[in-house]
Amino acid sequence: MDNAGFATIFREFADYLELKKDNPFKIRAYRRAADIFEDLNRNVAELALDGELKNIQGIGTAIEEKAREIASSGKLGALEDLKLQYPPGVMEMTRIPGVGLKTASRVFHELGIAGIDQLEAAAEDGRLEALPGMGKKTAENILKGITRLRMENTKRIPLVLADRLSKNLMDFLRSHMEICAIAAVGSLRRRKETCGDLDILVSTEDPSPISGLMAKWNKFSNMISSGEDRIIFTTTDDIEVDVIITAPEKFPFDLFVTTGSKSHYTALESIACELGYRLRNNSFTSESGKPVEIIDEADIYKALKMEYIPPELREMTGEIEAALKGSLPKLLISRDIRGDLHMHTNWSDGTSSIESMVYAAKNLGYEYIAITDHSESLKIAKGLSKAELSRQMEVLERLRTELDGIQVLSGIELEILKDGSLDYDDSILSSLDLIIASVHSAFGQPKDVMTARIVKAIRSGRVDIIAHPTGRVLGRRFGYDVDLDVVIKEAAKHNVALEINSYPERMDLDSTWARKAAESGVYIAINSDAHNVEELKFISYGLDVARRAWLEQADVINTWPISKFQAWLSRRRIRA
DNA sequence: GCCGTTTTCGGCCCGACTGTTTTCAGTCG
Repeated sequence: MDNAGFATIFREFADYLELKKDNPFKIRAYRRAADIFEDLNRNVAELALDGELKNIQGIGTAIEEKAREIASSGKLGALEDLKLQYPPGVMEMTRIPGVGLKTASRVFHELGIAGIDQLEAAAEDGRLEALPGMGKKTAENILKGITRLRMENTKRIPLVLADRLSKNLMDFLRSHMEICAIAAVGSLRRRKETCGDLDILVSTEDPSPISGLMAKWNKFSNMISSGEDRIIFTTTDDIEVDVIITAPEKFPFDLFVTTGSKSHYTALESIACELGYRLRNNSFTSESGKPVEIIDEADIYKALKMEYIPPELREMTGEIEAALKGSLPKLLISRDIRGDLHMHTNWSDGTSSIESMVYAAKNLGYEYIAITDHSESLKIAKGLSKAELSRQMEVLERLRTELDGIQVLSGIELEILKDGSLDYDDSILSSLDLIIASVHSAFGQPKDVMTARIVKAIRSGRVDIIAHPTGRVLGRRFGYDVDLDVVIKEAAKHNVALEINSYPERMDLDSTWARKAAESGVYIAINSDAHNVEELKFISYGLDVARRAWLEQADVINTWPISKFQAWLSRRRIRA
C-alpha cells in the first residue's frame, strides 16, 4: 500500500471515531497522522514494519501499531468494526453541504436516520426541526444542500483521478498481455477538468484475454457489457470504464474518433463530405470507397486540408475555422514555463522548507520563482505575521547570495479582506517583489459585494496577480458568487494578471474564463500553488487549462524571460 | 492519541458564519 492509502484509512478511521463521539483530541491525532503520512517521502509500510514510525513527531505507539496492522493485512480491524456499526448511508450524509459528522451522528442515533433520502423525509415532515438545537432554518438549509448535492453529483471524475486510474489500468494491461498501442481517449485526452467516464483505446493482435483480464484488475467491480470490440465495467469507486479494442493498423484512426468531442467529429464529417470523402465511425474513404492512408492522426486533418488540431482544442469553439485558415494558436508546452509564482513553504501551511522548494524548482528548470506564503489574517494556514514576513525576506536575501541560476522573489499570497482591503499596509507591501491576492473568507457574500471586494483589490495599485479567481474546489464547492466579466474588465484596465491555479481540485480560472480573460487583454499566470516539493508538478494541470484556453506565450507572464517579467512587475512601482 | 516536562497528567491551531441560542454548537475553510 502506498502512503496515500495509509492516509485515507486513518482519515476514515478518524471520521468514524467522530461519529462515535470519541475524544476530539484522539481524532485530531489520527487526522494529523494521515497528513504526516501523505507528506512523508519514505514508505510508511516499510517504516511501520521496521518499527521506525514512532520516531516521527506526531506518531506514537498506538498509531504505529495500527500502521503495522495495515501494512501486513491491508486493513484496519478497528475501522472494519466501526463500519459494521454505522451503515454507509450515515457517512454519505456528510457530503451534504452544511451537514457534518456531528449532525450525521445525531440524526442516526436520535432519529435512526441512515441515509440522504431518509434525512430528506425527516427535514420535510418536521422530525428534524423537533430536535433540540435544530430549527426550521436548519431543516430548510439541509433540504437545499441535498438539492445542490444531487445537482453537482453527476459523478464527474476530477482529471487528476482519471489520470491516476487510467495509468494504473494501462500499466496493468501492458504487464499482463501483448499490447501494440494503448491510450486514454475521450475527455481525458482532451484534458477536460472532469471526465464523465474513463475511455481507454487499446490495440492488440490478440484481444481474447482482455475481458478475463479486466475482472482481475484490483479496481474492477462490475461487468456491464463485454463484447469483441468493447468492454464496459465499473470500478470499485463506481467509475465507468470503457475499453475500446481495435486492430493495430486501425489505431490512429480510432484514436481520432474516440477522442472526440462528438460535435468536433461531426463537423469534420461534413467537411470530409464536401471534399469528396466519406468519414464514418469505422472508416475514412474516398467516394469510390478506397481507404485513405492514415499513418497517424495528423494525416486525417491533412486530408481535410487543415492544420492538425491538438486534442485539447477539439471542442467546437472555433478550432476548425482557425485550422482551415492556418491560424491555430501555438499552444504552450511544459518547457515554456520559466517560473512558478505561487507556492507555500513550512513558514505557513506548506510542508517543505524554502531551500528545498527552491532547489526542486531549479531542478525543474525554472529560471525564477516566487515564495508566496499566506498573509497574517489567514490564521488557519499559519499566515505570516509582519515580523515573520520580514524575517522570511531576510532569509531569502541571504539565500540569494548562495544561489546560482535561479531568481527567488519575495512574495506573499495576500488576503483580500471582507471589505476588499488588503491584509498588510503599504510600507510592507512595497518592499515585496510580487503580490498575489486572493479570497479565503466570507465565501457567502452576495455577488455585488464579492465583485466589489475583488475589484477594490485590483484597483489598489498593490496587487500583481489575483489567485484562483473563483475559489471553486472541484467536487466540493462551487466558486463564490462573483461577476468575472467585471473582474476581467478591471484586471485589463489596471494591468493585473489573473491566475490559472494548477491545483488539481481548483483548476481556477477554468479554460473558458481564461480564454475570455486573455482575449480581453488580461495577462495570465499559470501557478502550481504547491504546498510541498512534489506539488510543483501540479503545474501540468494548469498547462492543460491554458492549452484548452488557446493561450500562447505572449499571454502568460511566467513564460516570459526574467527581464521581460521583471519589467512588467516594475509597472506597479511606477504607478504607485 | 501524542507530547513534554517545572515529566506520568494536562493541554492540544483559529475565526467567521449561521442558526440556535441567551452563551453555544456545528460547519467550513
